Amino acid sequence: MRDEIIAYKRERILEEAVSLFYAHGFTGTTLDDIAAELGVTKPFIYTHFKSKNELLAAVCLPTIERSVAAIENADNTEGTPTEKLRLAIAGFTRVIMERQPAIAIFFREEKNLAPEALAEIIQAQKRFDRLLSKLLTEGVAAGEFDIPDVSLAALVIGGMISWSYTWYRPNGRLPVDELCDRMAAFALQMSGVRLTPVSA
Amino acid sequence: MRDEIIAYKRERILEEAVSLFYAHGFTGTTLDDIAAELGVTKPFIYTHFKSKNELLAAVCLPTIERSVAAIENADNTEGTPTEKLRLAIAGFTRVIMERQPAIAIFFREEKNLAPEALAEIIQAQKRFDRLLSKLLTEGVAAGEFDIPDVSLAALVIGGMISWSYTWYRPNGRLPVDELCDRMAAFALQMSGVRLTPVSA
DNA sequence: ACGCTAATCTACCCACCGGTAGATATATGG
DNA sequence: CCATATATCTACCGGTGGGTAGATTAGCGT
Repeated sequence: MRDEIIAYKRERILEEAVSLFYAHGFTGTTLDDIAAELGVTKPFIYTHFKSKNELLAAVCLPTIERSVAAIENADNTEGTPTEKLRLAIAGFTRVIMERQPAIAIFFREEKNLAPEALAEIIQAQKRFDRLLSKLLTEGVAAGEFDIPDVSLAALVIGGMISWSYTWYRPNGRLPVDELCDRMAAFALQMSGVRLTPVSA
Repeated sequence: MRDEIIAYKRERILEEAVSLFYAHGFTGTTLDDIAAELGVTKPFIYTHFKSKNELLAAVCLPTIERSVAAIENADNTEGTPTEKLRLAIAGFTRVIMERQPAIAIFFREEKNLAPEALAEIIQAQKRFDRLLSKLLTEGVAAGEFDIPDVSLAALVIGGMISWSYTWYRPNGRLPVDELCDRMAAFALQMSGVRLTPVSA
């Protein structure tokens, strides 16, 4: 139970950190700002995090992990490459939208990460790209996709989804579910999916 | 002639600023760092720029202007919507690749811009989106494109190209010309271009 | 060569902020 | 109700770095 309280405090610190880093940038936010927002003082934060940098890493790492996991989960389902790609992109889009502020921080504040944290993130990004490329390659092999340059296509598809952190607004025109579907449809279109894949 | 020398010095400061901001981030770069790289001292920079923030704005603004100009130029040509879109995307891709470091700074350091500079940039981004949407709308009207949601498609296409600042490397596998062509092809594919547009 | 002007440097200030030591309050257990 | 441990705060330090005032040098016209 004590552990749960500690975990909760950690979570609250992270929440405010995300909100302030998102609004004012990492260097534009002081630990006093975060503490004030929580109604505590700076040393409180230091009982949960070793440094401001560790706080940043704790914001970024789980989020990139979730992104990779979205692709992995899709890859682990049974289904045609088309279905897997659809799931992968819809899932990834959902992560971006649900974690938009953390994703934005992660892409903007790369230069403020400690080298070890950055190295971990780069590893995760590589896994992401390899997985996506693999999905595309399988679709080409199955005759479902028409992609001349798979690794370039993976960058383009990954990018067009990642980019949505810049324009997505929680109360925008379209609900998240709809956006996930549409982004997946764009990705399939990019991959030259024959609309009637296996049969026909 | 004096003016040319002054302009040249300004240019050199900007060059080093871009290079260092790109490598270490805006707040991770000191004016002393920039001065040292130029073989001068900090007050030298202050004879050409009012503040560190103005330096950042001077890095970002011309670059976003170029991006918008690439789309505008394409729009001002005579040609089918398909041809205009191809030109627009190829031109925009070229700007991103030629100015990659400045583009990266611009996307990362938004929070460090002075409000006035930010406002100007946001205006430019709106022009960009409107122009791209207009091109897409014209293509749909002409029966050349098949796009259910033009404004979402504009965001996706703009994003997949913008994103290339994250992965483009000057000495990468493909030359810039080739990349521009391929990115344009991706954008046309996204737009559901019938490969034999007007005739046939 | 001399004096004037403009460019550049030396040396400094001071606000800000990440980080910490030691005091204080709060909770737990006997 | 006291003793102990734990959590949190008050108060501070010191490095850093944007920005500047005044000295210095270099260029240039005459």
